[in-house]
Amino acid sequence: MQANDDVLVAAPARRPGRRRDASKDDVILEATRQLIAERGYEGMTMDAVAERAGTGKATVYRRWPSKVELTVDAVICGRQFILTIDDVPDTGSLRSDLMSIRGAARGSRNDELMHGLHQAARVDPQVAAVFHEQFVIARTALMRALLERALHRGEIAPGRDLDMIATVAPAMIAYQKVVAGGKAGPDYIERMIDHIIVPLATGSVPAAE
Amino acid sequence: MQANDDVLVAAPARRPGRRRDASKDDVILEATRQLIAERGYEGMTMDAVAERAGTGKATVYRRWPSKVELTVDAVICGRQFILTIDDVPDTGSLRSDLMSIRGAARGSRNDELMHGLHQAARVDPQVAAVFHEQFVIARTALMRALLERALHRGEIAPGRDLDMIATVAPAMIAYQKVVAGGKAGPDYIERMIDHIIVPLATGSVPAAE
Amino acid sequence: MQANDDVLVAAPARRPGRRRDASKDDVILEATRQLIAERGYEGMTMDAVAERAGTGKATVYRRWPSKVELTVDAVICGRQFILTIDDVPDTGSLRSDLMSIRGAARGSRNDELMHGLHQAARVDPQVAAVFHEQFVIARTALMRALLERALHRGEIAPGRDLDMIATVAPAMIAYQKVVAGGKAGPDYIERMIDHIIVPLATGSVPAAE
Amino acid sequence: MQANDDVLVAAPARRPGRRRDASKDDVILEATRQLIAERGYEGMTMDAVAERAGTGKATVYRRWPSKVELTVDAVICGRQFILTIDDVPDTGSLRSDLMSIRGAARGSRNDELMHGLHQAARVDPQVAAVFHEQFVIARTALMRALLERALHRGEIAPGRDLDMIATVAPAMIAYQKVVAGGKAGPDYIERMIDHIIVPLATGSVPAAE
DNA sequence: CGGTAAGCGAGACGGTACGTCGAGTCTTAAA
DNA sequence: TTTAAGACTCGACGTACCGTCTCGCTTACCG
Repeated sequence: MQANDDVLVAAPARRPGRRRDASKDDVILEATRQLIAERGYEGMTMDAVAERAGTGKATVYRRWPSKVELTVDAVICGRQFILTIDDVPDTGSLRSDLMSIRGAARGSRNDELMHGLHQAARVDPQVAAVFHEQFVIARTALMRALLERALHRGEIAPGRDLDMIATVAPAMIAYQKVVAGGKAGPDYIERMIDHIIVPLATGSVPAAE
Repeated sequence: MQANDDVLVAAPARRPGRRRDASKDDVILEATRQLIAERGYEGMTMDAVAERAGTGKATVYRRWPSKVELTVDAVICGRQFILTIDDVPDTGSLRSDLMSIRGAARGSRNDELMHGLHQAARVDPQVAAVFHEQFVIARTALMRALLERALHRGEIAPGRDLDMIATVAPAMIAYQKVVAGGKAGPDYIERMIDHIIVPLATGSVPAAE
Repeated sequence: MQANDDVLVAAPARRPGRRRDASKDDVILEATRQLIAERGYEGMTMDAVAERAGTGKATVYRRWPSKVELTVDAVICGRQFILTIDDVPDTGSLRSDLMSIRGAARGSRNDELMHGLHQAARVDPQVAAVFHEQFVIARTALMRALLERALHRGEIAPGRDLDMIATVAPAMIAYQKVVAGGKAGPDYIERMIDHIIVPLATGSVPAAE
Repeated sequence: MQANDDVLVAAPARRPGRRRDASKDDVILEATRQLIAERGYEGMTMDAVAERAGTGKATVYRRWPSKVELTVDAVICGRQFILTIDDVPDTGSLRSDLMSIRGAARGSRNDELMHGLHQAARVDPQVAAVFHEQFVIARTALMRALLERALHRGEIAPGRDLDMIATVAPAMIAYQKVVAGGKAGPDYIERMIDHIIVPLATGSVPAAE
């Protein structure tokens, strides 16, 4: 899916000819993101992408074979970060760990981008695989790791199905953003942490407010 | 959104000319559902709908003003049922109540239809409202009602945020179907009931298997 | 080659559906001729044709399958007339017959159109056939008929190869217009008549000037 | 028009660096001719020329500034010869002089090349000048010279317009090749000589066959 | 005899036209 | 007036080609 995937291990004799201007990739991807955010996936046209990027259409199509593939890379490469367990310092409790990453992966136009990618995933199964890898697996894996850290701290009640619990938060956030109206704000996430995730993991019940 | 909304109360003097063939509605809606299931929302073209339905395009557009609206009705009218609390007999426990509706709203092509509708919802806010009403509110409301019934039975532990819990199951199911790969089978749902929903509501932990 | 070729003898039960707006044909063809005259064949783009004709590109392509075919019809239908022997009154002598048609088939932009058609003929053999029919056969046939009329008058010297002579004038005019610089003016044609065609046919020699 | 025209008078101190590989010129020109013959002018692409010549496109463009200029040189340099009066031995009669050059400037693919050049001439006036010089002036001049030689022999009847007659043969041959279907074979040329050119010049009529 | 400027094959670049196709509207003759 | 059929406008998609530019290499002259 990556554009510059000619890594070709043990092929030091690089092909002749002018090399692709790697900086164009970023310019095109950024133009794509802007246009998706401004006009949505349908409204983002390849001509507009090329024009805003200051390139010809052929340059776009030389790097990405179709609109959906471009969208995929635009969204994936545009993610601020994919958090892993190493990015989240151990704050000493599951709740504060979760609160510390509460704001991750949000942004002004992220939801529209997310939908563009999701739409593309439906069209192309290869794209769907990337989508699944980046957004489903990665996020569930982070949750799972945080839960295991809490387990080692002794926070987790016995008998819990950690795999299942790890999917609850990604599911609820995606549901709010993708299925419901796109309002997974900090308050919602805090409420989810306090009333769903932490109780599920630890067996405790939040104090009445 | 309903097609035949020109009933014009107190207009007994019916208009001249040929009357609409009401049976066309169903034919067109079924053609729409088939095509969405076969080719996805993008691949479902209005020409193809008209051709498969054996009608002209004008007949389609006379009844639905756009592709998205047609998609909405195709999916909504195609649903087997929208369950309400009255449709679910009180089985005496939250778990068995939930298990009794485990198979609802599934079907061979339902996921693709769901996605078609979801896509349409992004394009048209009016459609989004219908979508939200039919798929978000309705399902959450059913969960909420089941939880309240369990509360009256005394199953619910104190201090629970029932509104939040009511959204967990719809969120996880939709996530599996729409975001992940579309595999919300009976086993998954049972596992979700036993390890997530019931523990959240009752504070209990499932017996080790 | 003609656009409206649905003459379909003995098919009185015409198909349903909107009929093609026959007036569009003329509008499109005229736009094509204008653009060829203004910008040449290469400069005449299908987008520009559609825009000037006030139609969509699909309407153009529904009627003509490609740029070359459109060019053919534009030029053929744009010809002022194809003269036949019946159009040329018998003036009593070959020379005055020829002089009476001296100005035929000329016009401000006719040469550029001619070239457009000629170019198209090279690309498509079917087009070449039409071209040959309209511009080679028709013109030679007229010359041949005029020569035979003169033969009946007794103007033609014995032993002449009338078929060969009939091609001389079309060849020389086309040569001047297509191969040389496009200057087959009235003076040139008169000179050709007096020093080439009439001498060839009658065996006479023009009076010294 | 010539490729190596950078002779830069009074610049004997030639530039440093590698010199152009003169052999490339011929390879490129031959590739051009082949492709024009195979696919026509439109179908002959610069990429294909470079590929078949085994060179890069830059090497082509370093030598010829555009497709039309390349075409010109390809056709001009590809001609077997441009005959002048010095190339045609005096055979003692106009007819035998003409018959001796009957086969000149023909060849398997010459017609397509001719059309390529002609097409290019329409696009670029500078090319048109070269075309006119090489194919119109040169050929008419040869005819004119042959006629004058016949005049000195006493073959030419008085009062003839030799300039006009000199254009008849080039016009008829070009017409056959470019406008009509490309069939100016030896038989046709002999017939033209016997029934058109010689009668026009000498006033005689061919013997009936 | 080594530096250097230019030529070389390969191919990416911006731009632009082509021909296809889909959405939604409009028109026809018949029912 | 509705129907089936299908032509209509608009505009995006993806391909191809032209003429330019850039890469890393190779050649041949010139100091």
